[in-house]
Amino acid sequence: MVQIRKRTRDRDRRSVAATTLAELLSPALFRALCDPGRLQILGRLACCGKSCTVGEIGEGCEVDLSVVSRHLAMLREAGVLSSSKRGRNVYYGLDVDRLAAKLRAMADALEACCPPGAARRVDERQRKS
Amino acid sequence: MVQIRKRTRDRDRRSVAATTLAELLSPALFRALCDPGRLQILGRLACCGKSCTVGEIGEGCEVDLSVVSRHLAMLREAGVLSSSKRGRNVYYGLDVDRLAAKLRAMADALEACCPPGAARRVDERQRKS
DNA sequence: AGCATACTTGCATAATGGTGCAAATACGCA
DNA sequence: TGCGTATTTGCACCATTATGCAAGTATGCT
Repeated sequence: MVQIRKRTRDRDRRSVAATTLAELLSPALFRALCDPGRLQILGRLACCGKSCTVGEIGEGCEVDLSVVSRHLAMLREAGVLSSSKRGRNVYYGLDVDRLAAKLRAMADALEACCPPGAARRVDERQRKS
Repeated sequence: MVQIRKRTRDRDRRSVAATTLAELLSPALFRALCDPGRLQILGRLACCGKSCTVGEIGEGCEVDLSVVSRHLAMLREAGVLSSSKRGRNVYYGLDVDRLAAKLRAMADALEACCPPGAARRVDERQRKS
C-alpha cells in the first residue's frame, strides 16, 4: 500500500515535470542563443556586468549597428535581456541571475522528468538484451 | 595588501570564467535545440527514460522518418544524444545527467563571469544618473 | 542468395534567417 | 523650430535550414 502510494506520487511528479519541461524548453530561447553574434553580445554583457547602450555594445563588432539592434531586440523578446530607454539611449542589460535560474530550472526539470533510478543510462537497454 | 591580493584573485577568476563561458555557450548546442521538432524528441526521450529506436521515436510524429533521423543525428553531433547500433536498429538515448550538468555549468559560468556584488542588477546604471 | 526491415543520404524545393543600406522615428539641445 | 545623435524599421539580397521523396546502405531471416 505504501509502495503503491509512493509510485503514484512519483508518477504525478514526473507528469508535472514533463509539462514543466515542455514549458521550459522553449524553441524561442534557444533560437535567440544559437547565433554567434548574439552569444558574443551576451558574453560581453555578462562580463561587463552593467547595462550598456546599443552603441557601446556595437563597438568593436564588425557588423552594422542595425544588426546589433536586431540581435538585442531578439534577445529581449526571448527574455534574456531587459531594456530601458533613457533619453536618446536604450540600455540593454543581462539579468545574470535570472538566466542562470532558468538554466538550472531546465536541468532540474530534465532530471525530475526522468523516471527514477533505472533509466538514467543511455546504454541500459542494449545491455539487457 | 590582503585587499589587493583578493581583488587580483577575483579578476583572475572572472577572466577564467569568461573563457569558460565562451566555451560553454556554444552556438552548435543551441542550434540543435532551437527546433520544435527536435525539442519534442528531446522531451520524449527524457520522459521515456531509456534509449529508443528511430522508428519508435518517430511514431506519432507527423514528419517523415528521414526528418526524424536527421534531427537525431543533429542532436547526437551536438552532444545531446548518444547512439548505438544493435542489429538493424539504432538506439538513441539522452544522457539526462550529462545535459543537466552542462546547463548547470553554463549557469555557474555566467555567475562567475559577472563582476562580484554590485553589477547584478540591470537597472543600476539608470538609477545612478 | 534473395527478400524484408531499419535507417541514412542525395537531391530538389520551399521556408526561414542574417545582413547592409537607406529611410524613419525618437529624443535632446540650442 | 531646426539640427544632430541614437536607435529602430523597411526592404532587397544572399545564405542557411527544413522537408519529403526516392534511392542507397546495412542487417537479419529463411
